[in-house]
Amino acid sequence: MVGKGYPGGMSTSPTPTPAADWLRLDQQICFSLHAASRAFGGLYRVVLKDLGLTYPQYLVMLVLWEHGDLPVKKLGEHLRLDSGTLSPLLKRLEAAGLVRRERSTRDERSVEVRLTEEGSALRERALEVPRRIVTATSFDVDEIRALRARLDDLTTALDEAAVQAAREDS
Amino acid sequence: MVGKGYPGGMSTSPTPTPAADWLRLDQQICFSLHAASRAFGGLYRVVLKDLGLTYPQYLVMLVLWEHGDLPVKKLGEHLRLDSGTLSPLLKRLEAAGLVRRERSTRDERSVEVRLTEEGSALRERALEVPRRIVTATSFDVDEIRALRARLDDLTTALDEAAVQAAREDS
DNA sequence: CACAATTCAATTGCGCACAACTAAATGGTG
DNA sequence: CACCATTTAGTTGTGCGCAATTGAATTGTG
Repeated sequence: MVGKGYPGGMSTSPTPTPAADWLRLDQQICFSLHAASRAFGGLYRVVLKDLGLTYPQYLVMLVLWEHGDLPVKKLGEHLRLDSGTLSPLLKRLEAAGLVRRERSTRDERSVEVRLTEEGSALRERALEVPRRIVTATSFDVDEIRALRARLDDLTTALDEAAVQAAREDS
Repeated sequence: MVGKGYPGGMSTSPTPTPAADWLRLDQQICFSLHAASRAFGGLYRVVLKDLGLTYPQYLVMLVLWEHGDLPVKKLGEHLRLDSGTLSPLLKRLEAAGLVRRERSTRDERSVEVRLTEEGSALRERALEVPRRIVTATSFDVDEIRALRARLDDLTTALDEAAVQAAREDS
């Protein structure tokens, strides 16, 4: 196929892609990703309204429901979030009565995040959420799985590249 | 293949997927998307540091470079952003000397965003950015194009579903 | 044991995303 | 023309994401 390397995909030109073409917005994968991420945010906002959760708060609850009580550090590793994001978020979850935060007695640097009764109970009501989301995507399970795998590959590559680029920067 | 509909993909069980399994974090497409989006953000942060732009600011500049001067409204349509996001962002771009904002004389509700000399000149330095990003993904152009198409499908479906869900909510 | 390096959570500051609202200009209809 | 709905930016408030810093607890090393 001629013009395989061309971003637009419709050209039959055998010439290499001009740098300017790469700048075209509609060819930017980043933009599509950004838009899809925000579209998810919009849908979750609607779906989670009943539960009184934001989307990132829901992700935190998912981790706690799956893994049980965890220190903030572990929670951050699961979610790739640091304390700058998690601390205020957890404070809001605590204010909502869904979790408690307790200094570990074994290691007083660490703070254990524990589900309350109410927080555990919320899981029942959340069981319907993933179904609603999956249905909304109009994708079947295999397609979702394939897309997810590609995205995870992407994330791995990008993380590595960011580290590399930062290293070169110094 | 047995267990085709099972989110984990490895089960040989012929039973339908329990709702609880859908909650498992690592099967949530949303999480992968969220992570990939932030990984992109991290890479762009490094790559754009030289240009003094954030990632959303870069997206705005891309639109202006491609389409020329635009009213805030049109800019928002291209980027799916509203004035609540764009107004302060554009103020920062103006403070950086990259754009000017001028009330339209034809329609005084509208504000035209115009590239300055400096803003237009920045394009030259930005030409290398997409290449660096694409290289970092470790994907070839066809893979990127395919992924982008899937993501755009997703965005379309999600947007529609969000509207639908909001409608049912009332 | 003493001291330096590390770990962990919290805080601060900045920018983005979005809902809700305000204010001004415009357009349409009686 | 007068009135009202609509359009367009801007503002306010809330929450997320991340860099940088702080402070306390722990660990490692001589």
